[in-house]
Amino acid sequence: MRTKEGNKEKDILEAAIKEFAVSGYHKSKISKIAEIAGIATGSVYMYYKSKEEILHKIFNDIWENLYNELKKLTENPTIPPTEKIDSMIDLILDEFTQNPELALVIVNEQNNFQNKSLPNFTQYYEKFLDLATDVIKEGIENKTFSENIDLFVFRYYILGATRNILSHWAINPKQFQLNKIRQGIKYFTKNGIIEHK
Amino acid sequence: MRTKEGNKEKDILEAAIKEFAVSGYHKSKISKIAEIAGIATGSVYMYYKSKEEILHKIFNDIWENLYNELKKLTENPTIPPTEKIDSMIDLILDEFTQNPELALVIVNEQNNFQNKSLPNFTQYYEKFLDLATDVIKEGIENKTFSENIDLFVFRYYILGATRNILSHWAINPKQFQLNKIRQGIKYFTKNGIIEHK
DNA sequence: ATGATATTTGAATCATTATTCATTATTAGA
DNA sequence: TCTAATAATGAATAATGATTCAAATATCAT
Repeated sequence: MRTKEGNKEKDILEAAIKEFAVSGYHKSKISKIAEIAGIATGSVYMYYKSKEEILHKIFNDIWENLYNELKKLTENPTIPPTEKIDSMIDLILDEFTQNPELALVIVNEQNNFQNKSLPNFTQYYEKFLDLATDVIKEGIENKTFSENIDLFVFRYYILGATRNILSHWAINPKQFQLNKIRQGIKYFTKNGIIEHK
Repeated sequence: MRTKEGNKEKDILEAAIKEFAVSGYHKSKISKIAEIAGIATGSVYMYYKSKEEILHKIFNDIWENLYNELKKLTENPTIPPTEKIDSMIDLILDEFTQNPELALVIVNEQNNFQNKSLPNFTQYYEKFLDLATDVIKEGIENKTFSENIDLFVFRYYILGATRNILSHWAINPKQFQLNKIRQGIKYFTKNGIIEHK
């Protein structure tokens, strides 16, 4: 009996991230992804049912991971909410910045699929947002955060902001200093633009 | 000599916005757009060179308009920067919320095209951001805004945030109160999440 | 009313690509 | 060494849909 050599499932996923980042999901060809992965076109279908399943796996992996990390963090009652928010931003930045191509895929493709595909296409993403929202609630009860915060706005504001910045950074990672971006996002999220004396 | 009846160029554009919003650019068919516009498939090509040109026109129109509006606003030296920021947010919200389908198209498709297409695919978008950045500079010199603000981060933070919120609102406009969103965005932008005493 | 000119039509073309599948290669166990 | 089972291949299939174009239609000027 022949056995699978290497880790083609992973090779395909990494090749797909590269190709999706450069060409966008719809313009990416399975044959090109196979070529990058160093296998035959047909072999892709040994590991994934369809092109869309590959994309789904990419989303799922990253948000499942981020959700689990955030869960560990938020469950710790000794960390104050402000610090949790900082750590949450670090989590996202660490995850994406170690792989700019992945950042591009998430930013460019996710919206299109979370609306139009299966309902659970981005279930971990939503769970991640639920946890983040809980942190804000905790901070409001705490009086650390302003009670003026609208939870719906918050939920999509910070992540939309962060993702958009990352997408511009990812196009040309060397052009911008990541640390300044990191500080900038944290500062903005906490203080906004106004000078508070 | 036969003359053009009605305003098919506009009909096509509006039909395309509807179809792109529902199906996404890549899954939208020219034949369906023509059907919505009430014309024959081939007639689309009397008015637009290609499917991509239609999308380009959608982006260009909206950002050209927003750029011109923002220009009027920012050129007025009597308005303080804080108020300019509020008005800028109003501009964007007004433009997008009177047409949720347009909001969806912009949010879902723009990223993919500003990276991969002709360099001037979104020239007015960039000019719009330049003006917004000038307002921040003015406010920093003014001491109204904090000098900790990183201009690159700002440039993409606020707009990314706003666009992301709008995209979620646009999926189901009736579910959320627009005014709360408006207030929420303004509050966040200026104050962040922390309670400033 | 007629011709000239431009618009409109929609079926046919043509290219593109995701997916399939018959074939070949490989290896574990007997 | 041989067999059975699965992995891997890549050319063929089949569907899709953007774009073209020859024919039909409408309007204006004369």
